[in-house]
Amino acid sequence: MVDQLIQSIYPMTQKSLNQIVGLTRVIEYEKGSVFVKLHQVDSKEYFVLDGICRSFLLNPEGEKVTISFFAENSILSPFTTRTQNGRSSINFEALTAVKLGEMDAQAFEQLMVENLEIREFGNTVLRNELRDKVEKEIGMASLTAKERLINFREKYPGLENLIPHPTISSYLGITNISLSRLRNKRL
Amino acid sequence: MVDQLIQSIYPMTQKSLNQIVGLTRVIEYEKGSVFVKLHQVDSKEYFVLDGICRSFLLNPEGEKVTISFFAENSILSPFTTRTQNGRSSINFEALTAVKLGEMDAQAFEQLMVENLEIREFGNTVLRNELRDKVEKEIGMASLTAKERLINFREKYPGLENLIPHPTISSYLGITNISLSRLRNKRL
DNA sequence: TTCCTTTTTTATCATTTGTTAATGGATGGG
DNA sequence: CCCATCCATTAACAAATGATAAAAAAGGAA
Repeated sequence: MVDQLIQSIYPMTQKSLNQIVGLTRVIEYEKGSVFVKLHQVDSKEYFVLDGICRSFLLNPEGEKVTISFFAENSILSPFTTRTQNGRSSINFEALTAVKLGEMDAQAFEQLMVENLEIREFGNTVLRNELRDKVEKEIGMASLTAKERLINFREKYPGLENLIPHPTISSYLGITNISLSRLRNKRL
Repeated sequence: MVDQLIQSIYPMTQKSLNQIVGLTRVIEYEKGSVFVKLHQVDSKEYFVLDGICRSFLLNPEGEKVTISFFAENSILSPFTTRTQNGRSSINFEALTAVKLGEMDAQAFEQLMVENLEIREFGNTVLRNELRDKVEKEIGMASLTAKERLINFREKYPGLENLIPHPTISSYLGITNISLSRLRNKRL
């Protein structure tokens, strides 16, 4: 499972692949579980093998704001980008029951140092993470809520009927009432 | 100049510092110059030593949308995160006359592989890049335009009176007319 | 300076989005 | 099963933002 996910992101030799797979173990979390918590110690990289996750933070009013979704066969934000002094700077939650691949982040960084293919893989993950953010950024800065909803539907087909709408509306930057209104218009 | 900028981000030994500085050369661009262009070849890392830059992309209407600002003594988005197959996935523009430190990205990556301090420095730059984006992301998703303007003023003091307002309004996700209205209210 | 261009502000009106509240439906725990 | 809670929708009104146009201000070049 992990093999195919990695190969779909950055094809590499079986030898390199085995080095990564050798570090991973599969673990499951139930729906609703927050498996990486803000300000808590975390030291892993995560592959989403099955199910859907999100990252979120609390706004000044204490409401959860969805930052990103992670569908099946994707990789969570790399450790180094979401961790400061070993503590997480964001929350990750299982929106459905999920099956994750876990891997020690330090061991993986060592692989990146030693192995050019793995380094390229890691950099590709980083690039994708940034690309997604810039994509969302330009959408938030220049599209209407209606257009952002259309983009969301294209990017995460079916998700709209799978998870609570406040989870989606906070991602889109609107209230759940506005989302409900948009849903009842022809887009 | 480059020394102090690097030390302010991640303090390191003089020896490591010299390795980085040895790769850099100072170059100047005039106001308005787009020194990294979308889809064009680019292979460098950039330090902003003097002046102000922005990254931008065009929206579907062909208007420039500001993605990020880079003030004096900051580092542009790392090469690996803004480049796909050697081609830039974003534009960078000098908003004022600027003095940049340039450095070959591949040579720097090699330093990261060999030198733990430099690797930590590079990862810190990556983390900061992501942190800024998540910070902006949550703001766009949960703050009013007024609050975003307040945040912008705190983060980039004086910039409001230095660069054209459409540059700022596209960053805030509003029209320049809305920005003008907000400016005439007591915030 | 004066002229010209660009930028910023202001005004008016339409549209979108937010707020509050009420309703009905779904879900999960006891 | 009943109850409490959360979720989704709808309504009515308020507030924020956008679109268009025009006026005022600022900046540059001759």
